[in-house]
Amino acid sequence: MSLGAKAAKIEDVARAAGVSIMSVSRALRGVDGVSDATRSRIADLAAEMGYVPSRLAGSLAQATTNLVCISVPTLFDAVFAEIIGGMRETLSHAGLETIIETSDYDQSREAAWVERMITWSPAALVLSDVDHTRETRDLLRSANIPVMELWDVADDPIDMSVGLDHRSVGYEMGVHLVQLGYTRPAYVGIASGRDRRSEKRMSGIAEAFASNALFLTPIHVEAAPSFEAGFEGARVALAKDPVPDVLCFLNDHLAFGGLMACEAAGINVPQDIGIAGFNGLNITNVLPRRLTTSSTPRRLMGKTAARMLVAAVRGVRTDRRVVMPVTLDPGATTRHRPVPTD
Amino acid sequence: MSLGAKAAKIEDVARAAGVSIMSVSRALRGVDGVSDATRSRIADLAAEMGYVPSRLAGSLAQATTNLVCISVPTLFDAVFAEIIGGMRETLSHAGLETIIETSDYDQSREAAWVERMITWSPAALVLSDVDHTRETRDLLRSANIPVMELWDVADDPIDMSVGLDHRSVGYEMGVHLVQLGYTRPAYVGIASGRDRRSEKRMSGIAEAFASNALFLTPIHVEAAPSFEAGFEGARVALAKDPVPDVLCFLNDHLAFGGLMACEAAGINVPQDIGIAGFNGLNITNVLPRRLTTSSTPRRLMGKTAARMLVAAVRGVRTDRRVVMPVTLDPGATTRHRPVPTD
DNA sequence: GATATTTTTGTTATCGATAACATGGTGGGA
DNA sequence: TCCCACCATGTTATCGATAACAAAAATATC
Repeated sequence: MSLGAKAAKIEDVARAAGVSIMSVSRALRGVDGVSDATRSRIADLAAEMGYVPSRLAGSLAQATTNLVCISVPTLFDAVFAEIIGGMRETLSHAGLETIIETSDYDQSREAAWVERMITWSPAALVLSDVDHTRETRDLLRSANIPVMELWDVADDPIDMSVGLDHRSVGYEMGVHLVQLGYTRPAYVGIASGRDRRSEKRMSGIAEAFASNALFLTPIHVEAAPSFEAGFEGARVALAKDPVPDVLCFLNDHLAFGGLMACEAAGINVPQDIGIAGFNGLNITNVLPRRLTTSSTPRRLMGKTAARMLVAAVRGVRTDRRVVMPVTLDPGATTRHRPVPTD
Repeated sequence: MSLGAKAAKIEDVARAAGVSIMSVSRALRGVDGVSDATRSRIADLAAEMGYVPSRLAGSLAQATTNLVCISVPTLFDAVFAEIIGGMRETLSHAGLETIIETSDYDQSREAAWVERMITWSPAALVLSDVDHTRETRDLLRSANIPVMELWDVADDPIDMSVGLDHRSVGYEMGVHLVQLGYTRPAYVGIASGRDRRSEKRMSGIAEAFASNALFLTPIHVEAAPSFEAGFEGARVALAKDPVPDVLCFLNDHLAFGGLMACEAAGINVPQDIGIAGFNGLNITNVLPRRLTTSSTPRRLMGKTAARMLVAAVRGVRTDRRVVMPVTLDPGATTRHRPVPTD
C-alpha cells in the first residue's frame, strides 16, 4: 500500500481473493467455517495488501470492545504504576487493551472521564478510589459493565473491589509504635481532601494512640505527595514544641524526604526520632537502614483485580470484595524494643 | 434508566422528542442547524433518559477517533510520567483522549502494539524511541496519521520528532568532567540493548574523555533501571583497580543508589569520588548536596510534542524535528574547580 | 404581498465490519 | 443409487451514529 492510496477494506480483500467479505472476516478472525486453503490464501492476500481491519466497525457490530479503562490518581507514584503493571500483564493475556487516566485525586475529573469512557462501550472500568459522585455511581451501576474499585476496599462496592483496609493498616502501625513506647507521634501528609486513603490511615494511627490516651499531631503540607513534601513536613514537625518522638508519613517517598530533613538538621534516626512510612517501595532497599513501613502487595493487587475482571468480562462472577494483606516491616528507623508480653 | 433496561439510543431520544435523529445528533454535538429551543429540549430529554452516544458508531461514521496512542518504555521512570503529564494537559484541552502503552524497552512489543492501535483509527501515535522495526516504520508511514517520536530526536523522523540529542548531552557532561580534572571515569548503566539512549549518552561521555586520551570504563548491571541497579553498579565500580574517580550514572535514580553505596562503603562524595546523574529529578532536591546532573525539560517536551500533534491532527504541519535544550547542573557531587581560561 | 434568502428540520446513503440465516457442494450410510 | 448430514461459502439485516443533500418553515427585501 503506497502513500496516499486508500486503505484497503475488507471488501477489497474479498474481491481480490474472489470470495465474499464474510469469508474474509471469518478467515482473519480465526472463526471456523472456512477451509484451511481459503483461509491461508486470504491471510496472505490481506497481509500483502496491508489490510488493517477497523475495530470501530467490528466493535460496533459486536456491540463490545476489548477496552478496559483504568483511572488512577497519579502516575508519579510508583504504587499506581505497579498496580497497573500487575493488571496489564493479566489483561493483555486475555486480549484486553487498557486505557489509563490520571484523575489527580479529583472526583469531578474522574466523573467526567467515566462519562466519556462509557461512550466507548468498554469491556470494564477500573477506579482507584471508592469515593465517587452520586452520578458516577448511578451511571456505572446502570451501565451494566464490570466495574472494579481498587486500592481501597469499598464497604458497598459498585460492583467489585480489591484493596487495602487503610484504616486498619494505620491502626496496626499505630499499635506497633505504641508498643515501642512512642508517646508524641505526628503524622505528615498533604493538604486534606486530596488523598482520602492517607486520611484513613492517619485516623487508624490516631485511634491506636488515642486508646492509650496519646494524641497524634497532624501536619499537612500544601504540596503534591513527593520527597519535598516529606522534607518540608519533617521540618515543620521538628519545629514543634514539644518535638514529636515519631513521625508517620503518608508514604515512603515522604518518609525519605523526612529522613533527609532529619539528617540535614543533625537529628539522629532512630535515636532521637522515629520515622515510619507506608508502602515498602524499592527506594528503601538502598537506604543505610531499612525504613519502618507497611509493605503493600501492589503487583499482586493488580493481578488479582485483573483476574476478577477477566472472569467478569467472560460472564463469570467471583468475589465482590477482596481485602489484600499488608505486612508491617519493623525496619530500623524506629527504635527496637521487644513487645511487652503481659 | 433502570438496571436491565436497554440503553437508550439516539433513535429513542429522537422519538421521545418528536424530531428526527439528525436533529438529536446535531443538538448534542453542538453543531449548528438546530434552534435553541429544540436543542435544549433535546438536551434535557437525553439527560433524563440517560442517553449515552456510542463513539463507536460516531467515529465509524466520521472515519476518525479522538484517540492519541502513546507508547513509553516504562511508567516506573518518573521521566515518562512527566512527559505524559505534559502531553496530556495539552491534548485533553484539544479534546483528545490518550491510550498509554508500556513497551518495557522491547521493540517487538512496540511493533505489535502499533499494529493493534492502527486498527482503532487513532488521531495520532506517539512512540518514545526512534528505533523501530522496518515493518513498524512502513506501517506508520503508510497509515497516514500523525506520528511523534519522543525523547530521542530521530535523524529521519517517520513524521515528527521532539527530544534530546542524547549523544551531545553526554558529550557536554564529559567535557565538564574532563575540565574538572577527572581522569578515571566509569559509566554505570543497565544491561546493553535495553536502553539505547543511555548508550548514546555514554558514547558521548566516552568521546569527550577519549579526545583527552582518557578511557571510560563501562559497567552494566543486569537489572531494571532502579535505585538498586545504581547501588549495585557503584559497588562493582568501587571494587575495580584502579578505583574510578568519577561515576556517571544512567540517570538520577541510579546515581542516588550510587551515592548510598558510597556512603555505605565509607567513601566521601565528592572528596574521594565524583558522581553524576542525568535528568534532574526531584529526588535531588532533598539530598544533602545537589547532584551533578543534566536537567531535562520533560514537561515542556511533552507540551511541545502535544502542541505539534494537535496542529497536525487539525491538518497544520509544523516543524518535523525539535531538539530540546538540556542544562548542565554542576551540583555538588563532583569536585568544584574553575574552568581553565586558556 | 410576492419572491429571495436564511434557518430549521428531515431523508437517504454510508461508514466497515459481524450475526443469523440460507444455499450449494461433498462424502458416507442404507 | 438416493438421501441426509456436514462443511464451506454467500446473502441479508443490523450495529448506531454522521455526511450530504432535500424540503419545509421563518425571516428579509423590495
